[in-house]
Amino acid sequence: MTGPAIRSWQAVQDEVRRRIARRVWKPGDYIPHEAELAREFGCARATVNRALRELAEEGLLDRRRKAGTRVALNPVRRARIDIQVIREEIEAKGAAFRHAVLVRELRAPPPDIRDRMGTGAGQAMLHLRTLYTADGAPYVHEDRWVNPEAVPAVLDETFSDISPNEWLVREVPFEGGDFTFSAMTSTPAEASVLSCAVGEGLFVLDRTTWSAGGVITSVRLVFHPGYRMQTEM
Amino acid sequence: MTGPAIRSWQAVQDEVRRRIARRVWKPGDYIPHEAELAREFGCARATVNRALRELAEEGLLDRRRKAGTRVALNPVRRARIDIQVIREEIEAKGAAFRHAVLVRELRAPPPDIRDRMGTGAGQAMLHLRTLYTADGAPYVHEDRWVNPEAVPAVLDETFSDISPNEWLVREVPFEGGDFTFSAMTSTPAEASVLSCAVGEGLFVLDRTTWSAGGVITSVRLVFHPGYRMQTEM
DNA sequence: CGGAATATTATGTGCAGACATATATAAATC
DNA sequence: GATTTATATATGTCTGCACATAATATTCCG
Repeated sequence: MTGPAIRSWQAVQDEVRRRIARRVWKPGDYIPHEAELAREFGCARATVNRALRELAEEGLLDRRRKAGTRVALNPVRRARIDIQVIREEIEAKGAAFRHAVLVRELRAPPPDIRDRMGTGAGQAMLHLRTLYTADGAPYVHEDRWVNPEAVPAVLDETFSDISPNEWLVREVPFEGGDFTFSAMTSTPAEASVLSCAVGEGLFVLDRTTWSAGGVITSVRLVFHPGYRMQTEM
Repeated sequence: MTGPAIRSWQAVQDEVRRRIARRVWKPGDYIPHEAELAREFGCARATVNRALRELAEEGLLDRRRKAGTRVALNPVRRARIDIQVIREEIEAKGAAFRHAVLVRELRAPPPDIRDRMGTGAGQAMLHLRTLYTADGAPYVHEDRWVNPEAVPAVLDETFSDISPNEWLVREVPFEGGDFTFSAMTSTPAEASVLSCAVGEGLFVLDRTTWSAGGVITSVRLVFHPGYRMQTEM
């Protein structure tokens, strides 16, 4: 290789991607080490490092100290999903957003929610059920439990002007969360809220959010039939 | 701040996270610029840069040249999903993996598949329908179309020893793809393949994969009832 | 006053060198 | 031969510096 120098980390990354795609470096192969690639490309090792590090994060390369870098055997495809505020998601589609709080009560959650939130048996939580609509059509039904110990201000909020979803995102600093995607069969209750047929397949997103102060909220979003969630690329 | 120096990018990141979580820096606020943070933390600007860059990629910060860095107003939560080879997913659960090719035919795909793959009307594709089982129980039903122009070798493969899923991951270098998650209501056909009730909600993953040589494959995975897909954290 | 040219500034990136850390391999010891 | 210890090496990270780039703020000029 005595072509033009490849000096930017982007260019290095592209070149490495190209070599993997064209099978110059095959799955399982060790590729030259950073110093050698830097020499070949005519750039600094730090530049090669940044390019390779990101490819490893993507799952295309396996790297280990001393052992070296090799092309992943079974490249794990890593999909990235951006989950934004529901209002913005709906408005981005050019539809009119509205929300209506259907249930607002303070009581102890059922065992499965307690389990997910890891809270005590007798502990009361604020339970909210909210319907979000796009141009008047049911879009998603939110069933949420909020821990008043972690978020005392939630008890004073009526959620008439701002939705629980947006209020929490704005007001509560959260540090982590986990998501679960699944499908459910619409029960008569869900069907009536989402105005769909009983027995339809619905897309479901469960999320539990916490911060240093403990579990903040656990929420289930049941989307209208036909909802699709796409990866950002 | 005259505490101990924060010299690693991880430590800087943690400190920034902490300040955002504790509302030292509120959503919308501009935070000090890199050089000043570097001075405060007692580290190099490059270290601060790496910490902040990753936080911006996560969606927690908004950064713009000259304008500066500020805490995101509506932090987009970015979920990452690792999609691995089905065999590994099943074996990771300690179950026995098997696959059975139900359909293998060469023909022109229906319009919706043509549309997604962006191929010509008369162009024949290899159509494969495969059932993957875990401990003998139906796990996921795969409906796949493979472009023989991009992958000629696919026509010689019977997929008796290796599944289409794994064969393609191993043999075909792919460069990009997009994923769509959704839910469907099981039809009689799906119900019979997956041995579930008609009208049950099923989790669906659609994926189209391509490389420089064009579209490689388009696949729909319909999972057994109760399947859950979780984010990696 | 309004628009264009210019200066300023924060982030983005590259480089050379240094040291840290994990770890595969070889050597030494029991 | 098995276990422990040493060493070599590739990646991981930090530093201080430089220049590039984008975008805002300012100045200049018609």
